[in-house]
Amino acid sequence: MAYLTIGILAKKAGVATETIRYYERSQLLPPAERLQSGYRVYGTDTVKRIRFIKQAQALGFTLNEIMDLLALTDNDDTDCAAINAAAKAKLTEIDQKIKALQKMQNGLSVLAERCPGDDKPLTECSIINHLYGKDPSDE
Amino acid sequence: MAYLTIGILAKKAGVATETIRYYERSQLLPPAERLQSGYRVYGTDTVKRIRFIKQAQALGFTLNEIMDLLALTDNDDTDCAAINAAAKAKLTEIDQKIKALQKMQNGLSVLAERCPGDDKPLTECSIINHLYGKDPSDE
DNA sequence: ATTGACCCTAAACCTTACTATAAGGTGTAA
DNA sequence: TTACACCTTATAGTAAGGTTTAGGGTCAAT
Repeated sequence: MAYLTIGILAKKAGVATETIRYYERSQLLPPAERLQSGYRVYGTDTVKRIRFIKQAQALGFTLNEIMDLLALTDNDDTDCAAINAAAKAKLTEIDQKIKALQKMQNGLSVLAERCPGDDKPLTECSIINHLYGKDPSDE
Repeated sequence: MAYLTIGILAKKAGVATETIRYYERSQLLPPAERLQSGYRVYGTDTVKRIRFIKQAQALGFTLNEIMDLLALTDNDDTDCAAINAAAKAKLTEIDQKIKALQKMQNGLSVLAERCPGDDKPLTECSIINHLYGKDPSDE
């Protein structure tokens, strides 16, 4: 197996060197082997591990969740069930985020449609009037 | 106009007192008038201003953006155009976020569907195999 | 031997929107 | 006057995922 310095590894994996050190501090990567100089050395398997992290991030997992996923994949007894459960939980979460954003989208586009026109004063602007809207609990 | 202490204002506006002080520090609210004791006092218009902030947040605006919106509404020369532009920019942004989440959703649900079954080993799990996937630039 | 690219550490800093803490002063009702 | 709730300030902490800085050591080539 070829050995890599942190800079080479960073290039292969598509991240910054400080990110790799950060991942080590955060326990996403095991403590690297060291040369006598103190330089970190890595095997090519570390490229895969970093890509795992990046792919999982792209799917919406946080680093903490990725740590759990990595712990699962490091465990020989793990089967698909645990991974599937994590995927489903994340799908639910993504769905909720999308719904929240769609509510905002709806609210804002309704207001924008009602806005009377570009050169009208703000007192007639539906957006501003909504933002300054009254609270029902206000007697 | 009735005068309010920070605690009463907080209740009327539905936020915590520290939040109001924080908004003052952050220039979302002007420096409050003070009693001889140093206590802050507010007019009821401040309730409206805080509600403006909260409504705008609910529509997805950040506090920085809200500061800009407030500056616009504080300016007598502002017309609907500026507000509409802000609304459109925010709609675009929300749209992009939704699309990003939908990509994640898609990616993850495709993988989950392909997962062979709960008690299969991880070596057959499509999710894990995807996360460990190779990079094309890896020769 | 020196240059320049690379590596090391610890610690601080970044963004967002607050929340919490410590240590103390004020206002009011019984 | 003694509670007690309320107010003040400055400072630090939170989550998340890094990035930057300061101050220094190493490696390879010339």
